[in-house]
Amino acid sequence: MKDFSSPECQGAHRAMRDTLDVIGGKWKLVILSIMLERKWRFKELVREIGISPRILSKELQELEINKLITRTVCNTRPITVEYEATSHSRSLEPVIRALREWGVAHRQEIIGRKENAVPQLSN
Amino acid sequence: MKDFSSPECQGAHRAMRDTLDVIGGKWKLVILSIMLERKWRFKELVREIGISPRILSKELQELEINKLITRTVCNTRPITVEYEATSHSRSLEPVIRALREWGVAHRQEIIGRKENAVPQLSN
DNA sequence: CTGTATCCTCCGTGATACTG
DNA sequence: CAGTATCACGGAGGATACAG
Repeated sequence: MKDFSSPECQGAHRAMRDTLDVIGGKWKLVILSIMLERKWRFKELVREIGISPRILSKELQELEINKLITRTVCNTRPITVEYEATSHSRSLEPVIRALREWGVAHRQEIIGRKENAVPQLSN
Repeated sequence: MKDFSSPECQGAHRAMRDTLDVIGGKWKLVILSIMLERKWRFKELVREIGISPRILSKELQELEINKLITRTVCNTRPITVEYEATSHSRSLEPVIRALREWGVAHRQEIIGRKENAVPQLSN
């Protein structure tokens, strides 16, 4: 349990920490980013993002717990599942769009137009 | 080196990945968030954030490499160092503010007003 | 197709002590 | 004060196979 009475939680960054607890990590914003586009099926996400099924499953569960996506099982053969953004996650849409645009701007800021030559953007 | 020709980098989320490579992780946005307020000294940040010196040092170096903060050594005895946000990082200010506000809103969305009772916000 | 189980690796993080 | 060195650890993330 987070200790809300601890000194570091009294400052202006408590809310930021809360946010990062929910949408932080390597994948959540990437998932939400493309999830805002349309409905997706599990395997579509695996392929589109390039993520392992295990990790994706875990991430989706956590997003669903926080009411950022919905999971809908369809009556098909075989069973298919649709994941979709909620209105709550759509409240993040301007932020996500801004973060994407900033990524593009940063690439210009740091490297000029020299694509594919940025140590800071390496994996 | 990131493989920009790989399939998962052709989609709409490449820019988001780039952004997360720079300001992702556990600390960067928290640091930038309070860094936008004013100048800070090293130890001030350690205390304010509740982060170990080693980690803070590493984070600050990475932020400086990406031109998000400046590091200024002052001619004092003993030496002091001031860290300050750059204009480049100030371009993130609206986003950071939005993320903070979203953290507050999310707390309400998920838990109502029941403070200190959120499994999803635990450490 | 939609996941879960299992195993494993490595990086991020922390504590502490220490140097300049 | 501003860091760095060293040691240690847990957990996030990945690969693969498999189950329903």
